[in-house]
Amino acid sequence: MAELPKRYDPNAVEPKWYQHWLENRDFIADPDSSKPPFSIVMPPPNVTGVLTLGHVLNNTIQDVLARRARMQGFEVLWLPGMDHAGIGTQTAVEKFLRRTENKTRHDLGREEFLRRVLEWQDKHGGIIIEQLKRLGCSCDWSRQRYTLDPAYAAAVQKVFVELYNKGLIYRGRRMINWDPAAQTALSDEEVISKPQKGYLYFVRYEIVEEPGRFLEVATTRPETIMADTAMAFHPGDKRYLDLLGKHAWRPLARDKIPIIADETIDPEFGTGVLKVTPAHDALDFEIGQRHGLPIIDVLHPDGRINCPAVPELNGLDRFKAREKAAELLQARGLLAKAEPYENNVGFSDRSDVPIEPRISNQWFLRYPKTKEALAVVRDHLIRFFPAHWEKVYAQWLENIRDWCISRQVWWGHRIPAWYRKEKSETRNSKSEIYVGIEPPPDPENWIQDDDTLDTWFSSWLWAYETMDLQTRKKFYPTSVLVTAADIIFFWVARMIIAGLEFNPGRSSKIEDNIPFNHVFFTSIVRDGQGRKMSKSLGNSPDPLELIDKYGADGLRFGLMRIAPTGQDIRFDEKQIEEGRNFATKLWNVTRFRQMQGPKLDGLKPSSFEALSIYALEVLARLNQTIDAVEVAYREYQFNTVAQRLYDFVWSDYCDWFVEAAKTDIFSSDEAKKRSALAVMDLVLSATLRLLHPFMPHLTEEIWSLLALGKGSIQFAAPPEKLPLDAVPDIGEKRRLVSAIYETVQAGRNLRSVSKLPSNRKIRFILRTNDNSISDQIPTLSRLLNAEEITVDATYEAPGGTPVAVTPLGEIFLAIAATDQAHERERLDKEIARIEQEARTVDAKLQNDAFIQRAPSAVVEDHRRRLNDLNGQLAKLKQAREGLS
RNA sequence: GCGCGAUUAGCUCAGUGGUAGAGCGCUUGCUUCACACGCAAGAAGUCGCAGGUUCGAACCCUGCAUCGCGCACCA
Repeated sequence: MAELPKRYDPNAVEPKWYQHWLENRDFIADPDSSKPPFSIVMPPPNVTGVLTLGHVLNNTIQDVLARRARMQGFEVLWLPGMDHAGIGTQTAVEKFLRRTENKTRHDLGREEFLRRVLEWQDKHGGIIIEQLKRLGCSCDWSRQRYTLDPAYAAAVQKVFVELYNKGLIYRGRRMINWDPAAQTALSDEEVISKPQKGYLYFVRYEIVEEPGRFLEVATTRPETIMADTAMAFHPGDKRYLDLLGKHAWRPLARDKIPIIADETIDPEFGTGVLKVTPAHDALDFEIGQRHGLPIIDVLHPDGRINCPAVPELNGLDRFKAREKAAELLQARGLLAKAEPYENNVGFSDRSDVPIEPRISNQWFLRYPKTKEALAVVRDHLIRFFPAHWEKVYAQWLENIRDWCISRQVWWGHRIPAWYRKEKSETRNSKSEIYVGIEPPPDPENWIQDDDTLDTWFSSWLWAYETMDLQTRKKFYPTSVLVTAADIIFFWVARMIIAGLEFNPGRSSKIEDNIPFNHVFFTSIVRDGQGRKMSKSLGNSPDPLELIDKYGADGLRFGLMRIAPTGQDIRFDEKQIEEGRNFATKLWNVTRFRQMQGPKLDGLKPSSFEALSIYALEVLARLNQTIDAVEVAYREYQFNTVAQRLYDFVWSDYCDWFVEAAKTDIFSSDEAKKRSALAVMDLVLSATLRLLHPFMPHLTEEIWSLLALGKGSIQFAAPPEKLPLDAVPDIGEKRRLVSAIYETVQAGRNLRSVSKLPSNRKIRFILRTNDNSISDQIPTLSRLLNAEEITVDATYEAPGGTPVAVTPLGEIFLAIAATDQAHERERLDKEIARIEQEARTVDAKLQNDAFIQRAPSAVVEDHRRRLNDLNGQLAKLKQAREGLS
């Protein structure tokens, strides 16, 4: 067997295996399989998106789950795909057009524009899919879906028509969130509020009926004064009661407007008077409706002022107009004052500009099945991990409002609605509407709605419209959804509603129609300062560069090890480096095994009792690791799984077992040697299988190099716990091992405090009555790098010999302490430390309440501990006396 | 205003009632025959604050503080 290189080269190994798996069709899901199903649908990334660390985390988790399920004997479907991202993609293309051709989409027209988007998509689309493959994702690529696939698009239309016919989708003229940059309506969820510094302007409105008397009103938006159609105060506000029914002069676009009273006004705010602007504020709109006020819209869709009556403002951008309006008022003596003010303003999630509340004709969905959606999560038909998201979910559903689903963009699913052509060419909500999957029979008399549907209106069908009927029968509901919590409303909640409303399951039972059984909410990856990763901050490392540097497995493992459940991750490249280092460690310990010859026949439980105590110890710890990993998986605690495996491999196996086993491996006793190597094979085989979901490429490479299994590790069953309880005296043996390991650490410490370099062979003396230890002296020597260890039950150390008390007895360094004062100090410290602890334990044991109330095992523990400490103390004090 | 998280070593974080832990960083020693992407040893923490429950609290309860997130308000 050729010797392996010192360094593992992931960039050579990883693509090789990925290609191999693809060629073997290992990721293809078979709906006819007799194996039990396990399925995940991938949250579809944007078609023109590129891989971010968030994607890496999210998809690694999905891959871990998919690969583990495959090993456990499930038929696995991990269904990948992409999202057309209506507004996002369209905005990108529009930007590009403006830059390169200085044209808008309207210059090109709908048909040509869509052609350009497709061009853009061909050029930039699907990159992320290749990147996911480089990460090692075991998706069934033969089933890759896209939200604009013809079949998928047809399903979206069908759902629209169905909901329309049920009366759940309607068209209405309502107050919506308008994004002046993207120039489209948005849903409430797409608006995020941010504190914004500005001014609170106090404007004077003269009373029509009482010239010279003014009504002062506080507003942040003087640029909308021209749209005021009333002044309002709280009906209980005595200050203004006498003005009720009178009128005020609107100071810009001067006109008479009524003074009214409305319960919703807060007398405490500002002057207690509100200027009512029904066209540009949601609350004002409601007040306007109640009082039958007219609606005056003074804004263009792009946010510029539309008010020819005030030429100074007309055509100005809304923020410029705000300043200008204040100036105008000031000049006319109508601005009492302007105070600096901070308030929350709704911003468009996508464009990052303040949204504009606006009256508009849009399509809305009245959510069906909200009670049922609440119930399935409350009753744990669907379980959330971590569970506290249940509350957030419930809060949203309980306060749910109709969903504005129409978008004034062209890229997306066009709304299947037509309006009868009218002489006036103007449409309103009362126009005759035709809604259907097919165009109306007399298309020449109808005009189709220009708008498209909110992208999420297609995503909410993703859990099942991505599957054909046969696939759905086997794999729906999906096992688990892995997603970031920031789309819990956008996507998770709506998918649940869709599942309950459209019943895509194999029966009408609720549990067959929910879209998934579990939802795991991943962490959000932040930078070292806790900021969200973003392109504009430039704080988002390129995962592909990280893969080049550390390997996909290193990146995966490093990230998974620091991803706590329910908390954000602070990203640090160091952690990825550790992942890479771990891969190298595993590689090297494999190399060591490979240098000792080929794989040996497996161990039988019946031969366990012949194993070395060190072998039994490492196998016992393997058992514990298997248990801990299983428990952690059950709660989706991937960081715990990764950490346990890391500790087991590095500490239990490499640092302790392998080093201890070298005594046998390098000995001339062929039986001992074979036994140690067989244990290594067993442990490596189990460890690789446990690690495979996290580090698929490396584990497959080693699996094949060491010929540990017949086929691919991908389908090897997870390791099972070994029946060690049947081994005679297992407890005794393990106690001996930990005593030996403790002695080793104590001896190494003596060496170190005595300033002896770790490569120098030195002599130790072990004072003990225990004769059985002599078998273990060679290993003890090796671990201590000792020239010789003398066991002497009656050893009398010369004064100043460095000593440590261990469970095996006392270990002495066979040299005179180079610095007696130093040695004295060391012993004094040690004695003081132990005395302190002994006092604490003793105090507890003196406490009657403790003796009576604490569990007897705990009390026993304390007694033993005190005994132990006193024993150590006596020995240390004896050594200390020799020094004085 | 309501709700949800968090607060433990210099940093990032484990730790759910019984002796405070890991990795990184730091200090020291080591190219010893798997690995310097390594080995060994070490220093370092009144577990945010104040009460309470308990024989016993980092852990359970109450309040507070600070940071973060969501919802509502946002004239």
